[in-house]
Formats: sequence, C-alpha cells, structure tokens
Amino acid sequence: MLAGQRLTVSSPQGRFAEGASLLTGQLCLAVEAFGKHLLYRFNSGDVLHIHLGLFGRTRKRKLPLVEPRGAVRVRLVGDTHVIDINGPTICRVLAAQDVLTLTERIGPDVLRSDADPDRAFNRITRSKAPIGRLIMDQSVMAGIGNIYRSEILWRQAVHPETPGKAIDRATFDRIWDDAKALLTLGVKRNAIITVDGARPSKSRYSERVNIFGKDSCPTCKEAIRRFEIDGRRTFVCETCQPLIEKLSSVT
DNA sequence: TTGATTGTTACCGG
DNA sequence: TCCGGTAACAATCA
Repeated sequence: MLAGQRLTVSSPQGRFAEGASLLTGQLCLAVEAFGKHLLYRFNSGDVLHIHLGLFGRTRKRKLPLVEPRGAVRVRLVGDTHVIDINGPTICRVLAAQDVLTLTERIGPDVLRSDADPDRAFNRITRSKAPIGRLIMDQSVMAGIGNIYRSEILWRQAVHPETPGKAIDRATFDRIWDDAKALLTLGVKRNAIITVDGARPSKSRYSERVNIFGKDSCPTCKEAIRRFEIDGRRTFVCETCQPLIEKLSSVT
C-alpha cells in the first residue's frame, strides 16, 4: 500500500495525537498482517499497530486530500495516496519488544506462508472445547471471523459443537485448507464469498454466503439451527453437519 | 431512537 | 493459575 513511502501521519480527531507525531515524516518500510492485526513498520523501528475490530474501516484514496469522512482516527498521507483509518479498536505505536509479544500471542495465520498448521492442530486436539470456538480463537489459529466460522464448518460438514479432540487430522486439514482458500479469495475480491462461483456485488454478504443468516440449507433445504458460541451467532445444518463426537471422547 | 453487528481485551470470581 | 462470564469499547446503518 504505502510501503516504501515517507508518510505524514496525523490524527484528525485529536486522539492518538502523540503517536501521530512520533511517526510523521518517517519512511514506511512494510505493512504486514498477523491475523486481524495490522502492523505498519517504520524506518525508526516504530510500529503502528492497528486492529479494526468490529467496526473499523480503512479507506484509500488518491491525492489530493479531501475532508475526513466520519470519525477518522489516523490519516496516513503518502506521495500519491492517502489512507484514512476509521474506528479501530487498537491504534497505538509499539516498541520492538511489544511487537514480539503480540506476534507470539497470535496463532498461525492461515494466510501467512510461515504459518505452522501443526500448532493449531495440537491446540485443537488437546481441547474439549467446541471446534466452532477453537477455529475462531485467534490464539489457536488466526484469520477466521464469525461469518467464515459458520461457512467453513458447513462446507466441510463439521458440526460446530464437535469437541476439538474429536477432530482428526484429515478433518483439520480440510478446515485449514478451506479457510486458506476462502480468505485468499476474500482478500482478492475484498468481499466475503463462500459460495463457489459467486461474484462480489453491491449486495450484502448474505447473498454470497451459504448459511450465515439463512433459514434453510442450500443443499438439503432443511431448517438451519441458529445458536450462540461465545455470544456470537452461529449457524448449522444438523442434517449436513451431524454431530459426531467420535471415539476419542474416551477419557 | 434503538438495536444489531465481519472483534478483542480487561477484569473478576470460582 | 486457569477457566468462564461479563462489561467495555469502537462506528455505522437500518
């Protein structure tokens, strides 16, 4: 994005003011993602850490500058473009040690080539927690959000309430590979698309997904059950995703 | 005006 | 010390 450019960093809303002054005029060496965390690395060694949370947005525009739209917390101005960051949950400057602490806390990111899926598999098979919780636990594996959770488990015919330790290696591999494929597509199209062959459109994501927010299963037409895992909506077709607790529940 | 929401973290009690 | 539960926070839209 703006990597390789000298950036003017400002804080139009006044918040993050000290952080902005620390960074302004520095060369942005790289922009990197660890799961849902964004790191802007600067030549001074400072790192701008952003997490967009539930409501955060970034907007990229060509220069010239226009008035910030909505609640812009950080504005990054390069040679040709400007990026506005609205409503991030996290917006701070990290020292090198804090960056390490952060990246060590985050599980393997399905989109990173240096990710080690074995770490996720080991966590999952040691837990009796439901797989629907585990794959969205960013310390177990990073990248999957609430919509992808229901969609991936439906696509792989895994019931979200299956205990982690009942997940065998082949099943885990299918979940991991599907997550990787869907998130890669999502990045490429800048949209959540989990229906094979679907195209992004101006419509809401609900038209590009299989069961999230739906009442009936696109495959078998049976009713979709909706319930909560950790307070977040979860959808399951109990016909296509039967709950199999398998043998390993022997304790 | 109210409610819902593609998320995370801090804190507290058991 | 490690859980599970709860609250807090963020911004926008219907």
